[in-house]
Amino acid sequence: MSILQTLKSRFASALSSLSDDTGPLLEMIRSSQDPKFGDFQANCAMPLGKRLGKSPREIAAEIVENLDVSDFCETPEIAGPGFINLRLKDDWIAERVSSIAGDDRLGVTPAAKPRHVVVDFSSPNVAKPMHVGHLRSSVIGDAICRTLRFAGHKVTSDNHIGDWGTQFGMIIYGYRNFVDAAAYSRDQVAELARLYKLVNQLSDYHAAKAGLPELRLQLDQRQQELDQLTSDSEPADKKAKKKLKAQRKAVEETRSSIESAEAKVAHVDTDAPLAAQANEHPDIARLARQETSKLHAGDEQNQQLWDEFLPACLAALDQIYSRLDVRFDLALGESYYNPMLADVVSDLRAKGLATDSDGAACVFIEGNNAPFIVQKTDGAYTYATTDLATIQYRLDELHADEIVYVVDKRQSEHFSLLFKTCELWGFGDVKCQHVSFGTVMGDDGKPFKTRSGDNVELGSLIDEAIARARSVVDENDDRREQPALTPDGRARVAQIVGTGGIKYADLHHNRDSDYVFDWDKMLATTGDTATYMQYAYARICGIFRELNVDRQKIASGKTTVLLTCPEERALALQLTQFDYAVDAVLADYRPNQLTSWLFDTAGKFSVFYAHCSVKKAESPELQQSRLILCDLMARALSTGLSLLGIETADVM
RNA sequence: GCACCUGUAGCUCAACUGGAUAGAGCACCGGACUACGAAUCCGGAGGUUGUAGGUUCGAAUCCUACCAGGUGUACCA
Repeated sequence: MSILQTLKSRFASALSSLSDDTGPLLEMIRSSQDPKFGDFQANCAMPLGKRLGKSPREIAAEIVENLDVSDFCETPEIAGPGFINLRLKDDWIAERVSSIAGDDRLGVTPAAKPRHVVVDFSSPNVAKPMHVGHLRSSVIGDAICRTLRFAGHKVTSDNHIGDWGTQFGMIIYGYRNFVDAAAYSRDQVAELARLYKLVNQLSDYHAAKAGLPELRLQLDQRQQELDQLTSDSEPADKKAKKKLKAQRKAVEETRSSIESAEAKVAHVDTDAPLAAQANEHPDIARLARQETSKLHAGDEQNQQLWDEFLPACLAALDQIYSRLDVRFDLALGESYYNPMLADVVSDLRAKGLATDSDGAACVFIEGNNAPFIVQKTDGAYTYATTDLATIQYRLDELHADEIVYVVDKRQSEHFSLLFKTCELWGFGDVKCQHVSFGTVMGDDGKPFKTRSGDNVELGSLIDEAIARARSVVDENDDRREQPALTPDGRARVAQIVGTGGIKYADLHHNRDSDYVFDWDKMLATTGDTATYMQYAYARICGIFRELNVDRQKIASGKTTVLLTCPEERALALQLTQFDYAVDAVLADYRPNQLTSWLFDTAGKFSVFYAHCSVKKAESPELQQSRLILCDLMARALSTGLSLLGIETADVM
């Protein structure tokens, strides 16, 4: 039983005479924020005071009177308004950490009721290079999978690849009209990506050009309305003020839409060959969409092209995943569900959930203005339809207990509609959760792009991370009297530090936050970074090398830990709480709970390292004890980091 | 217009979902290597948690209003 569970059960009996409903009160037992208040604190006396009409301190005294924790705690102290502070006995911590030192699961007991969780993440579109948004989904999703598995759950990681959407029509159209045969045979994926981008650009060009007159008209109109508002003397009441502000904003918005449309048009117009292509393909957007519907309708030629394009696109994705060490159990793309879509819609219609509106089949959910469109006017299905079919499949075929979607938070409305539709549809017994994450921003506060406005490709991002890591590795190793690494070793460390840095930078933020992408921060080797922990790990390995001790023997032998100073005690106590960190991650799928535990732990180790020499320990017993702590620490780091998909190296 | 989200140190972010004096890391200033690895450690400075009210023993967290910003909003995924 964990420390917290033990405490809770003791408090449950101490509280039973004071309250009928002890559950919420027991939730108020937690580890202390400040070590000077002890190791754990119970805050339940305060709310009880109100309820029982006594002073909270009196209640606290009664609780302490009833409480029997003397076997593992010092005498409880009552502080402030009625906090009960608990300090664990040193020998009890020593015993606890000794037992964890002999446990390869580091004190984490496997889930009592394992669930089958399908984790849906990454979900890139083929032929569109992956970017930092996919990085977040991939890294967070992978960490969730690893942590769930470690906790004893069954996990199916599924990459819901976008291989059936509108972009495929664009590629097909591009291939038919603009393919560069030499480039295509040289690098198929790169050429397809170029074609996608080209068709997209030309479509945008025509759309922007066509929309400009309307936009300019709108601007004039809005400007006039604004002038009218401002001429009506000073805005008298708040409402008028608000209206004025909204109007100003509307004018600004229209103006920036015009600017962006003009930029798109100018970009093509100033590029003669591009402009010529644009002129030759005035109806490109519609024709590209037509290719998509032909594909969906079973057109043989388009299907052939699809079959030809897909393998290379998937291989390109796999290459990235292998560099990131992200694995999927399934990669059923959207195309996989195509045969099921018609049935989904007809079933929804039969159940009266889907109705026609403006020619599209829609599910209307009470309280939401936007409909959930399951079939478009032209008969094509949408990603809503696919998502429904996917849930059905995961329930009927995979027998999932829970489905987790690691997707950008901007899609929260879609998922809210999806889950509600599902419930009405009769698939309410699976727990669906949208694990949302924020946007990666550039230093201008806008979504992270390259200077030319393109998404930053994931492959080049990884390259850059490893290259930067390499220069740090070189610099450090060159500074030594005798380099500790071979060139191959350096490359290996650079790979571990570089990719670890990228992942950690993402994971240590609260996933819901938008965060600013910054190379220097991402690959900083100081502070709250993967490197800090990887370095701590390498230092421990250094101790074992220095003393010529086999770590295997330490872990498998008799593990008796002595706590002789505050630094040892703090580290030992921290190491007994790995299970909380794992629980905290899984409670709401927040990997940053684990990163902060790891950082705290590594920090406590660094203090221990500075104060408590293993090599010069006062006695052989103490040296043995410290070796045990070091080994446990190393395993905590490597295990904890591995749950985040981050590797460690013995030498760096 | 409607809906949702955010506002915390100069910067980037935490805060165990209502607990004690709001914490880290960068950056800044000052210390510690004849070394179990300085990719480290120790110390300093830095805050009216957007503003104003309210709820209560107790508020960054809950409620109300305002201010500032973001996102989504019918056939892209």
